[in-house]
Amino acid sequence: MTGPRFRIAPSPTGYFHVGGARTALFNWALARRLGGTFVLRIEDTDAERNQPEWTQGIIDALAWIGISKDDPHFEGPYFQSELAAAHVAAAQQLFEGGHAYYCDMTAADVEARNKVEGNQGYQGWSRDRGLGPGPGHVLRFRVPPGNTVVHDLVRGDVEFDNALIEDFVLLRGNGSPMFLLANVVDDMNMRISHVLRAEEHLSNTPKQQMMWQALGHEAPVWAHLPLLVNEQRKKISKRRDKVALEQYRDEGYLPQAMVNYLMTLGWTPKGEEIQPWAHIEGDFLLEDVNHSPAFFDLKKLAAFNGEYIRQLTVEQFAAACRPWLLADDAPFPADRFDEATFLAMAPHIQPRCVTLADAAGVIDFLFLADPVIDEAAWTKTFSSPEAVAVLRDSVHAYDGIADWSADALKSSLEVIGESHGLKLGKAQAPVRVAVTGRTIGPPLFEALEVLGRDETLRRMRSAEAAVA
RNA sequence: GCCCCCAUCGUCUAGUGGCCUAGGACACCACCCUUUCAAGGUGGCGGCACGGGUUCGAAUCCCGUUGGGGGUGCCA
Repeated sequence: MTGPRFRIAPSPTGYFHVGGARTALFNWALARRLGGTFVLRIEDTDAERNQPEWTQGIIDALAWIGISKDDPHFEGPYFQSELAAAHVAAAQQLFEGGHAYYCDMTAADVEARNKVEGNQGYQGWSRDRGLGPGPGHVLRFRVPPGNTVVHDLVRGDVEFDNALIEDFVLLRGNGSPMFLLANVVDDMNMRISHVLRAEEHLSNTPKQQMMWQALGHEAPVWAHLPLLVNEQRKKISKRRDKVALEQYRDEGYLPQAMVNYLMTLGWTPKGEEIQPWAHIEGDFLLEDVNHSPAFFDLKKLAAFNGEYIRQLTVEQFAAACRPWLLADDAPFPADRFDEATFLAMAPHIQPRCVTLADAAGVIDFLFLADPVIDEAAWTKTFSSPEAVAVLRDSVHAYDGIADWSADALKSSLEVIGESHGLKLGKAQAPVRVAVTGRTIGPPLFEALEVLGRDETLRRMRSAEAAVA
């Protein structure tokens, strides 16, 4: 695959961050449209943290949002910890070229010296001491005089004064490479042409750009994406916020909804917000990306998800709900679940779901031996004598009804309601509570039809006995 | 402290000097529809942070202020 090369470099932390997912999506849209490559690099210089299951988790999360490792545009995964030799070699090259120097001061030494001299940061103390490598010696980059201009595709040119950038560490005292170096070397060796990442990296970009130049290469195209923030306007983090993509997947969010929503954070498709991926991929332009941080709004995500759920065919919807319907923590035992019954009710529950996980709670009464009674609803509903009378009359009427269909059941109850001066909206309440246990739920008569005569009457009689 | 970024309804955004008495979406409110709850329909509320310029004309350009965020590690 020729063309531009993009990359994402998640760290193996055990979950995939939604912010990382958005960055991945932006990279993916461009890589595919431009006929380029999307490189996945698991980034951690510490091999111990590259747990195989975490890597698989990242690959699964990417696949969920449509970034498949089987796609010809996909390359990787690579493991940064396996590339350490190249990092050290690059550091050596930098040292030999005079772009880096060794220093024997520890962090504590620097701090102590700063205290005495009233300075801040590393002051380039070992720049001209001519030290060589040795135990405890760190390799520092020799920041050249002048300015560094970062050409950023979303923000334009950003200028930094090199004098304000301290000689940063490339190799630790134990000889291991630092992240900033490893990152540059890997991007270079993997011939990455475009680096799209979150804005938090912008401040460190001049350091990386100087390394690219010192190593004799032209820096890649940079593009820093607006941060994703919480209601406090701080960047979303695992500690405070729900950031694991896997969690949204497990809670019944549709990947199409998540993808579409994520893409609208910092960018808007032409026309309507709700757009299929093909359209997004064809339209996405870095130049159109916003500059300001975006609030990750669960409510809007929920709205997108509801919208995408409604777009599903009934069969797709039913199939998509299955895992939650048959889960161990479903509100009814899996062996009582019946596919045909669910399918019959599916059109009615589909517009009532914000997530796929919601479905089980809407139709639980169909698959439970006895409905779960909402005490407050029960008490309130049967506190009225008319309600009790309606229940009694409808038991009688339903017992003898010839045609057990939603329409017939409805007409019958309408007549009973009128005889007690009640409109259908009020008259259906006692039957609903008796059969489903709640005052709210899917359309009642359709549910009764599906539940069947015997079970419906059994529940109604049981309720009648209880309120008598 | 220093450096960098950002600033349009509560939120995500459209807007690139006249089409803006600022458009859409989510949320919220009201009404309609209705078998409860949803969904759907209609309508409403609500914003260019502030102060200076530039210009015939500024949400749009410039400067400053204020506010918010990020970075500044022998973390990634």
